[in-house]
Amino acid sequence: MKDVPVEIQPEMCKVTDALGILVGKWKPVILLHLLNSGTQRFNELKRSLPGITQKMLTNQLRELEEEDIIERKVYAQVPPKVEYSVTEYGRSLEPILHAMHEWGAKHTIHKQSKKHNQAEAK
Amino acid sequence: MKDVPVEIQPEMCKVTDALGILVGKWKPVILLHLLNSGTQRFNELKRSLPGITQKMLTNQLRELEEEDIIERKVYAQVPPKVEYSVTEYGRSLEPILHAMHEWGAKHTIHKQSKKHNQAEAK
DNA sequence: CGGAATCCTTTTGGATACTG
DNA sequence: CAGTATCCAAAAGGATTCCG
Repeated sequence: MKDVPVEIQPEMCKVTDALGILVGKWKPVILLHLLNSGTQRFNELKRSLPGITQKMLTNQLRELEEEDIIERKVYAQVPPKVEYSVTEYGRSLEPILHAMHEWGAKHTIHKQSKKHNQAEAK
Repeated sequence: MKDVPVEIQPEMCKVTDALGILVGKWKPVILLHLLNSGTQRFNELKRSLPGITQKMLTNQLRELEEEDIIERKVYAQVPPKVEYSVTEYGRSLEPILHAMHEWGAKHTIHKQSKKHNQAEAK
């Protein structure tokens, strides 16, 4: 049995793969929102995400769609109607999102206590 | 009881917080490597990560250090000796890394079957 | 040995205006 | 309504040189 090679690269890293899909200023937020609101139209999303521009919303949605994480359903109507929802495959990201959320909640505390200590030391 | 506000921003998102720490081309790879190799010197790390430049290695290490994820220990010697290791706090990221790795492994399959289907459809 | 400094290219993100 | 298209600023990443 051979040893695992010690030479590592980002391209071979499974963690990096997963990470790449979630990276983007609004992607986690969009995903979380879709996960607990179910299907949403473009402008519904936009209203729920104050501060996002159309361009960014479109952009992030497209990237998530390319990765098969969300589904885009276009209705042939005037005016147009487009619905977005998380695919079943997309739901497989939930454990990751959950782990991150858990960690993030504790992290907030950690950061606060660090700042507190630094303030004391000053 | 008031409803949870539907207005969301990246800055309020715990998931985004966690994500921010792991983001960086080499951060996950460095972290994983340190996690199962224990303490490593700068050049040991560099050798284990072919393709990385000193600048990037320094850069990513500094950012992880700032977040208190890794520890940097400098020995007052000539020639210099600097050791890096994961802090206990850093180890709290393991569930996230694990979830990502698990997902990444399956994702590879998913991508392959997608490409396969596309090749067929051509 | 373990960097810092500089310069450059690429990638992201933002503002704004226009359109089927 | 749900987008494009442009242009621009900021951030990330890369190559190279120099240093205590």
